[in-house]
Amino acid sequence: MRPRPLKERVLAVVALIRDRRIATYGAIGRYLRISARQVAFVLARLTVGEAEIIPWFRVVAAKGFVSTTKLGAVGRRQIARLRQEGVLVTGRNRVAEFATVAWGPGEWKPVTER
DNA sequence: CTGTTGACGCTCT
DNA sequence: TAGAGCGCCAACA
Repeated sequence: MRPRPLKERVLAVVALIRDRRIATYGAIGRYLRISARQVAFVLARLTVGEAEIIPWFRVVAAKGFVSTTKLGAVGRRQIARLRQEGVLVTGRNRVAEFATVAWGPGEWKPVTER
């Protein structure tokens, strides 16, 4: 067992999300056996350096809504990054075709098999 | 030690 | 469609 910091484990999983795909806070939380709030809390405290190497923008709320939009600049940055890699975001801040681009169960195939 | 605070999610009105 | 209420639990003052 490796009692690594919660932050470290969350970032490791977020880093697994492939290009043009997204994941929800809840899905990541269930994978790590923590609540969705904890995932959100970690991402909310990312440093500038971490934000550059971690695809935090591929993490959205349940149903595919971009929940950072209420934060103004951060929300616009997330939508911009998503669109840059071809993920369509509608005017209601929702990821189009959410069901098909969402990272689903069984797709977590990290290199760290064990 | 206690209380507050959330990039959330689900259920019930 | 919108809102309220609650669970969640690490981090922080």
